[in-house]
Formats: sequence, C-alpha cells, structure tokens
Amino acid sequence: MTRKSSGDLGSRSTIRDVAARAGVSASTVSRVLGGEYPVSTSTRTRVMRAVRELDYVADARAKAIAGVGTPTLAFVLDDITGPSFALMAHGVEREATRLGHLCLVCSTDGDTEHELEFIETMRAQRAAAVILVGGTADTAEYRGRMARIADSLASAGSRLVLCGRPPLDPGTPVTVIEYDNESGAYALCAHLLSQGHRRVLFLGGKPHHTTAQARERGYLAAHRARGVEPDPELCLTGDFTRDSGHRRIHQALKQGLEFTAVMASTDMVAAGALTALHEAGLNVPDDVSLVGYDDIPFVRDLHPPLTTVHVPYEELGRLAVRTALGRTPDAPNEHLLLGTHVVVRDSVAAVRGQLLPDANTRVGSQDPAGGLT
Amino acid sequence: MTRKSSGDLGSRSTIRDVAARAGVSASTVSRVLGGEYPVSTSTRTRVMRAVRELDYVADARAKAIAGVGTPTLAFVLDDITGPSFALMAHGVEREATRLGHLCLVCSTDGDTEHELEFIETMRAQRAAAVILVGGTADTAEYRGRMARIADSLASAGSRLVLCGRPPLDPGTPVTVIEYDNESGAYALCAHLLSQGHRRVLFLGGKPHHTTAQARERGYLAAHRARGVEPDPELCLTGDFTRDSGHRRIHQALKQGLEFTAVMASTDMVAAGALTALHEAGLNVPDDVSLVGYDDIPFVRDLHPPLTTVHVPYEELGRLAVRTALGRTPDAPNEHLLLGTHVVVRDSVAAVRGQLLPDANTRVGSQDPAGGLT
DNA sequence: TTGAAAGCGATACCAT
DNA sequence: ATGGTATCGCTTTCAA
Repeated sequence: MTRKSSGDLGSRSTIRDVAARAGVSASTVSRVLGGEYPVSTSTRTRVMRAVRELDYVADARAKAIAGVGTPTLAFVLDDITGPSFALMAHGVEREATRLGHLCLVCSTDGDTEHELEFIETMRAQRAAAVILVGGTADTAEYRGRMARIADSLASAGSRLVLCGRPPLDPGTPVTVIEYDNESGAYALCAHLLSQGHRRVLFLGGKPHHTTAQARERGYLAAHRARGVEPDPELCLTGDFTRDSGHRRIHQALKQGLEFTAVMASTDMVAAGALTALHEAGLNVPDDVSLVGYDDIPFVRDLHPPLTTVHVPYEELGRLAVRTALGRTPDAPNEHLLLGTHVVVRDSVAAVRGQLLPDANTRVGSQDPAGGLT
Repeated sequence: MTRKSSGDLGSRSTIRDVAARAGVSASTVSRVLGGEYPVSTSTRTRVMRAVRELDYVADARAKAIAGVGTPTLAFVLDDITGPSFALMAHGVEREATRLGHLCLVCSTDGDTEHELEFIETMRAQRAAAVILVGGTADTAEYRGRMARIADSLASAGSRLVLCGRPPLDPGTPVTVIEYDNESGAYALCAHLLSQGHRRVLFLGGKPHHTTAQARERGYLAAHRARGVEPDPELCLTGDFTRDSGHRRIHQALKQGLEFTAVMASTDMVAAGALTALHEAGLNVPDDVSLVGYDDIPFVRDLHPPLTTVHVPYEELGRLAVRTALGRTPDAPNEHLLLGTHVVVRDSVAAVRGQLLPDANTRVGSQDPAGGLT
C-alpha cells in the first residue's frame, strides 16, 4: 500500500519511462512538462496521466547540466546557533528563495580549512554566489586565499560575497555588505564615557577576529577622543559566548580588577557577564554599568534591559543576496556599509561618586570574591 | 589581474578543455582526477598543470547524473531565528556534513504550501532525505498530504524524516525522531502544582500546532493527576514569540485574571512574560512563579534564572540524519523518542498563604493594571 | 504536433 | 597506460 503501481523501489522513473507509458517520445514529455510548447490536448492528457501514475519528477541535476537548472546559492557561517548569525542566515535564506534560488548551507565552527573546502565544493556545484556570513580571523594568509577564491568564482561567472566581514584588497572581485561595526562601538563607548565612566572593562573576542577588532577599535577610539588613556589591563580577549562573558567577569572580580562599567563585545557575552555580576552581589547598573552589542531580541528581557547597539542583521543578509544576484556589469564590486545605532535601555547609570578620586566607588575595591559561587 | 590566462569569463572550463590543454583524452583527465587509477607520472603532471592553469573543478551536477555525486540532504524549518530550531538545525547540519552530505535548507515561516513545494523540489534534487524540523499545524489534510509525500520519497529511494514532530499513521514510510514533549510538560506542571499552585496560567501556542498541543496535554494531565480541575480561562493560545508572551501577560493582568503561576509553552514566551510581570511590579517568583520550556542557553541569564524543561535539540537533529541515512532495510520505519527533564532554577516558589482561601495571595486581586507601562 | 538525434559534463567499460 | 564510446537524464534543434 505504500507502493505505486509501477516503478520499482529505489529506482526513480526517468523521462523515458514516462514516454513509454504514454506512448510518446521523450521529447514530447519534455515539452508538455515544460509548458511553453504546443502539444495536442490528448497527448498532454496521456502524458500527464503517466506522470501521475509514475509519480515522476524530472531530475534537477540533469536539467541543470542541460542548462535549465534551479539556480543555487551557498552560504557559510560559524554557527547557526549564534543569534546574530541566525538573523543573517534568515535574511539570506528568505531573499534567496524569494528570488527562486535554492540554498546550500554549511557551518564551519570557525574552522577556516573547512570553510575553504566548502567553497570549493560550491564552485563544483556551480553556485551562483557564495556568501560568507559573519567575521573571521583576519590573517595575511586568509586574505591571500580569499582573493584567489574570489578570482576563481568570478571567472566562473559566480561571485564571492562577504556579509558582515570587511573587504579584501581593492581590485578583488568581491561583493561586500558590512555594517558600521566600529562606529557602533565608538558611540556605545562614548555613551559610557559620557556617564562618567573612566574604567570600562572591555570583553573582547578572539585576537584576530575582524568583528572583535572593529569593536575594540571603536572602544579605543572613543577613549582617545575623550582624552582618556585606556588601561590595557581592561581589554580582555575571549570568545563570543555567554559562558566566556560569565567566566571573564568572574575572573576579573576575583583578581580585583577595578572598573565601573563593562562593555561586552556581544549581547551573548553581556548576558553571561550580567549573571556573573549578579552572582557577585553587584547591581546593574547601580554598582556597575553594562552594555552589549547586536541587539538580539531577548536582551529586552534581561534585568535590567540591556543598552546595546542595534545591527540590521536580517537586512544585511537580504542585501547580500540581492546585491550579489542583481549585480550589474557596470558596478562589479559593490560595497555597502549599513549603519548601526545604540539603543539605550536601562543597564547604564552615571558613575557614582564621580567626584571622589578613587577606591570604594569601584568594584575592585569591594570584597572581590564576595558573593561568588 | 583578476583574470586567469585562459578560460573566458563566465564560461567555466570543462574536462575537455583540460584534456586538450594537456594533450590527452578526457578519460585520462577523469582518471588522474579520480585518483584510483594507474596513470604515468608525466601525464599526471601535465594534466594537473592544465587543471591548475584553467582553475578547473569538475561539475558536481554532471558527476551526480553519472552516478558519483555528493549526496545531499534537505531540511525544512519554520524560522531559523527560533533558538530551538537553530539548535536542531545545527545538529542536522553538523551530522550531515560529518557524513559527507551537502545541506539544502528552507524556512517556511509556517507556510505549509511552501513546505510542500520545497519538498517537491527536493525530490527533484534527489535528496537522500528530507527532514522536517519542528512542529506544525496538525490537520487531516496535512496528514494525507504527508503520507503521500512519504510514499513518493520512499519509492524514489529517499526518505521523509520528522524531527520534533509526531508520527503519521502507522505504515507510512517515515522516520521520526521526537522527544517526550508531553511528559516534560507534565513534569513541569506537576512541579508547579506540588509547590501549592492551583491557578496556573498556561501560555499556549497556536490551536492545532503539534508542539503546543502536546505541552497543553501535559499541563492538563498534571492537573487531573492531582485532582485539580484546570480552569479553561487559564488556557491561552498565541504564538511562540517573546512578544506574544509579553502581550498575553499584560492582557491577563489588565483583565484581572487570577493566577499564582504561569507556565509558558516556550522559553521565548516566558522571557516576554517575565518582562511583562516585572513591568507590572510583580516579583518572580515571590509574587508569581514562572516556568518555560526548551532550556535554551540564555534562560540562565534571566532574572531569576528560569526553571524550564530541557530538550536535547541538537541530539535530535543529529539523530534525525544518522537514523535516516544509516537506516537498515530491516528497520524501515524507526521511531525514536528522546527524554526530557525539568531543570529547576529559581523562578518557582511555593505559593504564599497557601492556607488562606483566596484573595490577596493572588495576582488578580492586587491592583491589576498597577505598574503597567 | 511529434520524433530522432545531438548536445550538456562527466564516468566507465572496452579496446588497444 | 591511454583513447574511443556508450551512458546518465534531460533539453533542444532539425526534420518530417
């Protein structure tokens, strides 16, 4: 009862099977299925019946090599589990299917080797574009390899797209859709500074990660603009996870590091940091101010709601595919830069005792290991 | 400078181009590229050089129809933006690539029509399996269509897989990997009941949604097991978003609905509910207890950390592909049911004044519109 | 309106 | 060890 009348299990029927059953030639079947061709009504009916009885669907791969395939687009990201990646992925996917493209995905978990491998596979699949979503470790080797890949893709009529990642060297045939990462961080940090904070703990990312670097640059620039020398001790590296935020705050407190505010490079990191702060008996923002970055949906439900910078992630994804696919010959290497803006909620307060010189207005001078678990 | 010496732009080179350039036949090129065949060193060198110069990659679609393609697997979900979906997607993707498969994705945004369409496309792509991730609206029509699709897929040597979605009628050739949705809800609600709560507001999902239904059944069953008659007024429908949770609590409070605890059908919903509760000046868990479902990572950072039920989402995704791909002929229709368990954190308290009969121990009897924004 | 045959890009069997 | 040729499943001239 799970069997159709014909077509053996595992052996999908071909256009010839349909032709035979309908008593016509394969060409004819192709024509009725194609739609755009004059076919006698009776023939069409017989063919359609055969198609139905055989439950036939044309092999898309065969169509593709014959020149009428469904266009496909590929995107690569670190980990779909990260909310900002998910947002971009959603934008990419929605826009791609809206434009009639299929979507191939791959998570790399930060493994560049794997990323390269996948791109090669995509080249073999003749993907219309390969979209690299999110930041990455920016080394000289990376740039060299990517430039080569961009060339390969371009010369095969495809396209390399960088989404949420900085451009390669000028002249490289690549489409890039970024957001103003550094300005966002600058504005955010300036906000903290304007509230009187002078010792802002920065919970950064991995050393060479493009996103982490840009945000750190913003952090640094904001300090300099205000004429305050950032203490290198306050610049911590780590990764973009909740646990990393939690762990680093825990550590910092234990070490007696002094700070009145923390700027997390990611909302996820901020969430972990917030909990660590709470666990230490510190109140946000009364004792310590805290800000994140990304404006992922749930930060509104943190307590207090987090001040952060909003990034138009979905839009970024949508634009990446639209730009890559709708590219005109006269604008070969588009480079879009979307704006960001800080959204002020309730996790920042003016620093207490701003007029007092030092101690006991800073976290580190209180019992550091105090309420830690 | 972005051009390679040969091979015109947009026209990828074929195996014949390589053969010509190397002065050999196409068969030979195929052989050196294949690897597993004896080829003279000099020939191999010449071929490889040609390949490099032309930046040649064999067309995967052509290979596929010739019988040596990269196997592909497809998965469909509502919206990758939902944390639990993302977790399952990650599991699916990781395991698929581990097993050497390519991954095609599609978001449906809950549009069944779109889902059906995509599955048909996947059949044309000759996907090894089509994995439907997450719950769906369960109607008679849905079951009919899915059964038909399962048949189609099976008779073409492919496979329909339901991941986090209940089985179809017995006999349908489908692989299903579920988790014990109802038991989780039962245990969770029982926990609430055991703390003295008698009026538990249930923030459900869409009426026919399989996941929503299962969780509601657990809610109801737990009540009956304790001999408490659940008040129908306390069973609200809605959707699985943060905003829906926020809105419903806001409404419920305004209407003066009485309850001492709220059971959200999703952590996302719980997050919104939590904020709405806070906004109304209510303390969780002192004034109202709150629980979620899914145990997505960030609920640990909510204040208070949320009591919820843990679902092994990633594992679910991994098993879906492993089972579908590693299926043995003797176990045609596997059905796995993974366990869930409640993880107790700090969002539930024993009901105050449990001995008092009524009023002023319940939310509804306080100024309902009180602290609302 | 329909069929036969020539691709499309690659593989594999059969010779040599 | 290497080349010719059939084949995979479908589309598309070219004839009829």
